[in-house]
Amino acid sequence: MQEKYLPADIERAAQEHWRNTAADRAAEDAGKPKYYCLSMFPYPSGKFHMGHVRNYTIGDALARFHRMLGKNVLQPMGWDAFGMPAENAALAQGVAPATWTRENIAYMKKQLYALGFSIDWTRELATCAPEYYRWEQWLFTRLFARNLIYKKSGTVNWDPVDQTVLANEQVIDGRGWRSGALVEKREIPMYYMRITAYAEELLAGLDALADWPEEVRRMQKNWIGKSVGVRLAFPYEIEGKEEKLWVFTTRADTLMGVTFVAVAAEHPLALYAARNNPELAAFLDECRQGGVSEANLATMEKKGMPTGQFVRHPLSGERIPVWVGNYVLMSYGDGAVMAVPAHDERDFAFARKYGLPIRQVIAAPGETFRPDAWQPWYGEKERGVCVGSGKYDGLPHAAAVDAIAADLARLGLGEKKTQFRLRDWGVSRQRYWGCPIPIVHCAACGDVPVPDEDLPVRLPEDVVITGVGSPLAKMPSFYETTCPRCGAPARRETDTLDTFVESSWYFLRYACPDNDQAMLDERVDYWCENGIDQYIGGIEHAILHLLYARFFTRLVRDVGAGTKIVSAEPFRRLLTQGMVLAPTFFREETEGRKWFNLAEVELEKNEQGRVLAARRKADGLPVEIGGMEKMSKSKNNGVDPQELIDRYGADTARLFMMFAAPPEQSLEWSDAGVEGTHRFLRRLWKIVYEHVGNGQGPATPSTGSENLSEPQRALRRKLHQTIAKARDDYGRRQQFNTAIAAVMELLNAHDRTDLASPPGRALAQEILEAVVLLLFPVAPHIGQALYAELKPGADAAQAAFPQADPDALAQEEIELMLQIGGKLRGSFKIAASADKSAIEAAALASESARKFMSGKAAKKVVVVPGRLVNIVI
RNA sequence: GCCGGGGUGGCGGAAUCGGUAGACGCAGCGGACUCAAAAUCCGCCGCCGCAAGGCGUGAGGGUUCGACUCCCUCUCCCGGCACCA
Repeated sequence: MQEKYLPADIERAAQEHWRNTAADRAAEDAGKPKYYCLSMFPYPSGKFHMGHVRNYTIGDALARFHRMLGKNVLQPMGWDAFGMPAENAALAQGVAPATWTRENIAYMKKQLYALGFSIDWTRELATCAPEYYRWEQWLFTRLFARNLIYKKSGTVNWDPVDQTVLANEQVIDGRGWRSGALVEKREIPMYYMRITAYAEELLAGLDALADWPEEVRRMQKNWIGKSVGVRLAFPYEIEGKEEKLWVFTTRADTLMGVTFVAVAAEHPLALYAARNNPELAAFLDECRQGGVSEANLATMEKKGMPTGQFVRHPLSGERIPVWVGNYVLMSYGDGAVMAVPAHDERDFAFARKYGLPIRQVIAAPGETFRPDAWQPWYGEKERGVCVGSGKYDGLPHAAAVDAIAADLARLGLGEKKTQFRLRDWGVSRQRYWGCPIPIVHCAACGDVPVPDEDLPVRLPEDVVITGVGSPLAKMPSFYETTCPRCGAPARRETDTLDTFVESSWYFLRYACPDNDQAMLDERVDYWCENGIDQYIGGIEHAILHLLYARFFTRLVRDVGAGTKIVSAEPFRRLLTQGMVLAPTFFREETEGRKWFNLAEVELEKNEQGRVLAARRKADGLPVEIGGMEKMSKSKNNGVDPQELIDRYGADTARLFMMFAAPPEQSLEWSDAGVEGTHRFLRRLWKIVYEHVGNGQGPATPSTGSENLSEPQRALRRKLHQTIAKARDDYGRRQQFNTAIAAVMELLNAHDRTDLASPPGRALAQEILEAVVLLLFPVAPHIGQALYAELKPGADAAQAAFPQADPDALAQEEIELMLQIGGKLRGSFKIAASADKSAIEAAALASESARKFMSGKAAKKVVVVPGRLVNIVI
């Protein structure tokens, strides 16, 4: 056996062995329980970052652990290959997006090999391949035919200089990121997926997801946002014609307190009013400025202007002024809201600002309404009853809503309605590097879906990216076509699909990536029965991606795509991993902050090890210490995983990631922590070397505790406790850091125990074999090498996970803590079999009890078996 | 602004169902080995205190024999907010 731990050599050898034995290949096998272990596929941005390494290490540890439990494991990998960065790279470097993407995939694939992940590469897929997106287009046409996809107008960010639609991310302080022009809102036609038709089912399904984090279910529930309210109309006359202004409210009980209504700048009523009102027209223009994101709308200053138009209150007939509000968006609901300043905090602030009336219509017992200062009870549904509302006075919230809704219904001016916050999913993107929407626009036939035999609609790769306008809309060779229905000249749709569409079903396609006859087949039924067993990815996907994926399995179920899809819920168990953070360092310079990487900086510490200051190595001058932040290019605080692997090996990188923090929590990068992890692996290597070395070779492992000394028995008990804990930590708890800590403790105990005798050597053999296998899911390369040294000819990749021996766990005497009046005052030993009264007697008789009770009588004795005794005096 | 999560030694974290707060690791300090250094090994290591003991899980309050854990109020940090992926 090699004396030194040489990670580069053993990792190369282990990876070669796994490749030669096809250890990672997954085939359908009805005889074994399947375990489909899925990590969110990466966007091929160029290189992996630490977040990826963490994600895939968690996935690999789970995949390998469950394989050791005897399951038929599938761990696939692919590439979320469409998206904006490829177009940005094309702009910056002049590379074609397709070339750039393919080169990135080739490089990143090598990195995944180097980390030793047990991935079945025969199932690899990339979403930019026509073989993949063909089926997405196929599904699109089916959904279009069923009216689950439809066309309507949507609001986007428009850069008036670059003549381009901008992503929210590309709007910085209200300006286009490249042109610097003030961004405008613009209404354009888009295709929408009718996710709201599934809102009720998506909401109800959350209850069954017992193995999802509670917070993810809560976030999705709130996102779907079911509320029961009233949709009601304010009638008005326009050019002699009777019209209705519709709004939705969950507070119909406050209807008599409405003092104005606010409409979006694009609302027909606003546009009508602005025709002869230049001041209002200017305000409408102003409202069109700025981005469309909700965070933007919710935090910007609320502004408004009266339109000079009035509507009638649906019940009182009172004249109600119509205002335009910059915070009302045309594409949400009816593009109008009713305002009750007395009982809505935002309406209150708006009314105070513009001197609009505030009319109290709810009163709460013991409270006085003051129109000059908002108090939380004004907005509470539960506490009050109607006042100043005529016949509704005295009614509490629910009864008032019912009574008012009934009266509105009689007048034909409203009805109770269930409403969702969830909106239909706009999937059209005016970009090049995405899946073409399979629609042809014909002057005679309208929007015609591309027939199956003409699919895929291929994305041309010989494209020029200028950053101005949509590239496909400038390529006649792409958009000039004929109508599939009537044969007349027609224009192909030039928008592409949102890349979230590709990532909403890739996990199904892994089961049958080679099928060129159907989107899915019966292999999906095998791998996805009862859902994918484990899904792992960042918490940032808690809402959008995970909701869209849940939506898509239902679409596939309802459309039929070659599979039964036994489960509408795609992911049975979900692990949301935290981010990888690293320290930041910067200097304030005239052109803004300049950021320095951890590697460029030297830290100055005091005697306790606390960091006092930092200076840049290059010039020795001080730099400011920023906070721990998500690793990113902009803060220059990334650590390249490749350097880590080159320096310490993949096992150290993997073990550190898993040991430094539990998977859901954010992980703070530490060079010293990596060093410590590497030290542990070197120590493990040395212990095994010393055990099998000395010319003795491996021993036969012990199988019981009979011949062992008392310390050795205790050590063997610890071994089996550790095995039980590791199983529970990897399986039920998914807390790898504590499993690794327990193994470290076991090795510490091993070092402190005399194992020189033959039974001791047998125990050492038993411990080392177990330790190597317990760590194997996390550090498989060193495990592969050491297991073969401990058991010549054995293959760790084929081994079963160790099982705890109940006999070894048995204990005759245990120690209980003693509290007097809730304070820890000592401990005492007692037979493990002792009952409550025996424990109580022993506690009262103990020396600590005598000392601290100082003659006082026990008022009460609390006995917690196996834990402690508390004597209350 | 709204929704969700978090705050424990010098640092990362542990305490799994309300029952020994600080496991394990890092950093630091002391020592052994060495001509020396690296590596390795041994010991110490929450704060105050000579000690007995007291204090201590973001802040304040509450429930309980007992609270990092449950409840209320506040505060700071992080994720998401529908065109980043």
